Amino acid sequence: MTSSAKYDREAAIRKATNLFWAKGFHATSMRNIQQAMDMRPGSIYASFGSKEALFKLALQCYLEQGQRKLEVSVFEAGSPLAGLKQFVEDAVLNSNDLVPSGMCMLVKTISELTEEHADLLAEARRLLKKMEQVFASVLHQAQAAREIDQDTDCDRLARYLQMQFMGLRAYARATEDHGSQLQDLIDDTFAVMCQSKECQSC
Amino acid sequence: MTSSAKYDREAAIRKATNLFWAKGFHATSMRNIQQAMDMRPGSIYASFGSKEALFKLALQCYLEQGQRKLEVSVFEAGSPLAGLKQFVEDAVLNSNDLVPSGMCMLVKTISELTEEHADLLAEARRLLKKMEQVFASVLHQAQAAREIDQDTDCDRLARYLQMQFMGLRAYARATEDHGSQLQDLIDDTFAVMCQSKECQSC
DNA sequence: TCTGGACTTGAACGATTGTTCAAGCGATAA
DNA sequence: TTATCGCTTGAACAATCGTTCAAGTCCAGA
Repeated sequence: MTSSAKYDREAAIRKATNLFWAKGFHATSMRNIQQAMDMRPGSIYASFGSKEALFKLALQCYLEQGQRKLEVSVFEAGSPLAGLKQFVEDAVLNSNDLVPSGMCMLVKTISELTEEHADLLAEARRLLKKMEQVFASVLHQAQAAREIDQDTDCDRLARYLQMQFMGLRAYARATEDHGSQLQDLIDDTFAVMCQSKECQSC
Repeated sequence: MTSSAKYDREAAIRKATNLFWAKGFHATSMRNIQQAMDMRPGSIYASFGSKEALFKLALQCYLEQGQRKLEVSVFEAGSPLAGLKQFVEDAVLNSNDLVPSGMCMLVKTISELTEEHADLLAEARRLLKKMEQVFASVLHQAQAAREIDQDTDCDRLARYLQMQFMGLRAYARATEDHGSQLQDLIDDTFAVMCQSKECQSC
């Protein structure tokens, strides 16, 4: 059956994604993946080609997950900006518990890999830019809903949010203490965003 | 001779530091290090014990370099805040040229390593906290010099700066484009800092 | 029941990993 | 000159890496 096979394939990719996310590219061995997927090397290489190709699929799978999560947050919150903040809070605050790594898999990737794996590096960069565009789109929604100032440059604000988001998740991993400090930092970030017009001129 | 031997040892550690910084822990093999240090495995293991122990020394070496660089920047700028900004700009803007990695070696480390190398992870976290304290100390200087508001919480501001700094360097690596966007982000960061009292209440 | 083709299996490959250690080296003291 | 000591050397180790492939398994169609 093609459809169930495809389902299995995507389930397998998800397993690989979680492993790669948790351990990174180099520290994840194909044997780890074989175990997680419950597949033998021959099948994996027949299906995916190589470790690099599988990792690239994992990156794409990761982005899709993130995109979907953001969509759900915006929908459930009923407000673009509130949904965005909820999304950030989920990613930053529940970092070391539910989620494989706490850190963003794309940032982990551009942090770990060198030009030796130029295509994977480029793919991670491409997906990060794509996520930034998704942020920009949500911010435009927020602007349409009059949640942020009308003459705010949403693309620039998305860039700012992306940078901030990277910093927040890295900082969360750096300080095991998950007290109120992180929440403060998030609040500061979004406070600046709400009044981004004034802050751009300061 | 003890003194020149010690010098050689520190030079060797610096070589290792740059390699680890550029390639990360896992992707740097002991043979890479042997070549960079121009030492044979026996000598390296006699001097440093293990790859992990050498990496820990590299982390400490990295922090000392950074601390010294910040001191120099503050001294040369003549102003704590201007020196701090210069330090950040140097780290973020000249990222992919002069410097092994562009990214912060400590952030790379907490991003790459798992609990499998718990001691190295803990050491990187410890050193990051130490750097944050150095930031706080410079901010206190800035406060004494009336460069920032008197009732600003410098420890909280240092935390904010640390998080921002992480985000900036990660973002710099994510976008190969080194145009004015990064400079804008840095300007925004320091603009918020100057008026941190107002922004904390917003 | 037999055949053909797609998929799975796991042993095995050569390369590389971190690390060890017997042997060799060069300078100092007797 | 000879004995001794600390340091260096590089071949070699077992383990693991990513990957391959001949052989086996399974089921659809004749």
